[in-house]
Amino acid sequence: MSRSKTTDKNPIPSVWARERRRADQPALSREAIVREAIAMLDADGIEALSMRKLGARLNAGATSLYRHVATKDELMELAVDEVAAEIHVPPADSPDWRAAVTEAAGSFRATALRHPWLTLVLGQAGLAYLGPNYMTFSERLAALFTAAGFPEPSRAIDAVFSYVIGMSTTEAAWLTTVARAGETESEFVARLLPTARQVSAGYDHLAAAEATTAAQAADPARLRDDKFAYGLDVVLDGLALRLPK
Amino acid sequence: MSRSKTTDKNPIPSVWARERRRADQPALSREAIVREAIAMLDADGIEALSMRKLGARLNAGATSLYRHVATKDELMELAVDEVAAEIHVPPADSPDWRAAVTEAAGSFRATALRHPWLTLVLGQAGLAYLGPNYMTFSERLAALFTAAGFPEPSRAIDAVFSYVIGMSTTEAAWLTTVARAGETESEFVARLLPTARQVSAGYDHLAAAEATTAAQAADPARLRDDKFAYGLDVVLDGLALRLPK
DNA sequence: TCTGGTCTGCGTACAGTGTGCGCATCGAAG
DNA sequence: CTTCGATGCGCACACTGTACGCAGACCAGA
Repeated sequence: MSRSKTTDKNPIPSVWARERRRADQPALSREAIVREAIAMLDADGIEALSMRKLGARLNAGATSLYRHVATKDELMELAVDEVAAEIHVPPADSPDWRAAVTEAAGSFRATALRHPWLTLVLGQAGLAYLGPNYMTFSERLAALFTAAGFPEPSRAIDAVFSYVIGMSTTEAAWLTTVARAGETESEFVARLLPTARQVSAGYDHLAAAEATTAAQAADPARLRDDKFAYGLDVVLDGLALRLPK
Repeated sequence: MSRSKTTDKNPIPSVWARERRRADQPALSREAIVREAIAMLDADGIEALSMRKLGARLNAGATSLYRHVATKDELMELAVDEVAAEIHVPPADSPDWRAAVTEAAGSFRATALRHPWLTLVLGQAGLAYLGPNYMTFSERLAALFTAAGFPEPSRAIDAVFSYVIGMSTTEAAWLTTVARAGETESEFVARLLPTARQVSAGYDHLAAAEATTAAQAADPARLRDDKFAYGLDVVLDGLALRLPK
């Protein structure tokens, strides 16, 4: 009974009191919905996206979205495939396969960090997406590794990108935590450091490892870049051993 | 008004009609709550766990749980740390560091596949957990890699376990999808195969890769084991190059 | 010009969710 | 016996995804 929070609902419907349909707004479309959803996900994180809020941002009711998108999960799949287009994979005839793979891996990581919800959705739904952009991403990778001469390109791809996904997931989670605290990464690290030191006090090796890390904590982003590059080089070295000479 | 779905709510409260408190049930406790939560997560997946259902399984109301656990997120952290105890890391004085690391990696993967929600929560909250079991897991890893002679053990650990986490995340997501379909892995693969073939028809390299995979699709679990082992060997080979001789 | 039919948006409603609050009950301590 | 802190619980609130059916917009054909 007290639930009518909306504007005054005319008791007698009248044509004259009826508002004209907005003609200026370009109308709802799947593309616009996905685009706006990505914007909200980037800005406020994955749990801030609700169909009602998304509808409000498009001057629409929540349930109107369902004319263009079957379900929220489907919307997330569309969003994932949309950002998959941002990942750049060099062409198969690149002269230096290591440089090319490094480029592709870095591009994946950059995309995952620009859209920190990406890895979450991937972890939830797996890579059974089959969206067009994800398909061409995979196809290009396969072309690249085949041209590089790997006898089992899919195994090599899985090795490299499992590493890339694992590292990106961890980094994305970290960045999300930092962002939620509303601080820069350095500030957050500085504030976290005493606690971390205290907690790791009882553990010899952790304390040692943490001391060396803390020394370089002035530029955490740089540290992450280096860490990623180091691990990637490790994987690529291991793969190089499997290239037929 | 029509909301009283519960048992008959006596209009006149009477001492005689009041039920005695159950003395046989061992009462709520943080340990019991976490244990039951893990059981529900394992059985029905992450989105099937709600505080109300969890309470019901413990013969308790939903809000009773909040006497022992501050929030649902905190409960998930406790669950994660609980299963972290299942990961086995060989002692630092193991004679063969590769075998020891392979054992630790395999144990992590097995745990992640036994509890497919683990990687999801890790991806959401990052490794800033600092729970006791997770700490000793990290400590033992650090000890192992230090004893193996790595000059920068934490970088080596990050390289290996980014790979392990990435692969486990993907596998866990896949297994969750399979489980939700209510089929065995082989059945699911068989049913998926025509679609996959059709979708990858327009992509040369994907089609090629898929053909070789499909040939071995009789035993998908074995295939996953091999894939994991292959990538792990790649990473360990790369790391071995960095060991001082 | 009128008539249908299809497409799109929306208001309402339902069955859930996490959790804050205050009361009822308990075992133990004084 | 009284008092007190710990524990469980019913209720309520704000919120979620989405099924359903109605209303207006547009367009094809008569």
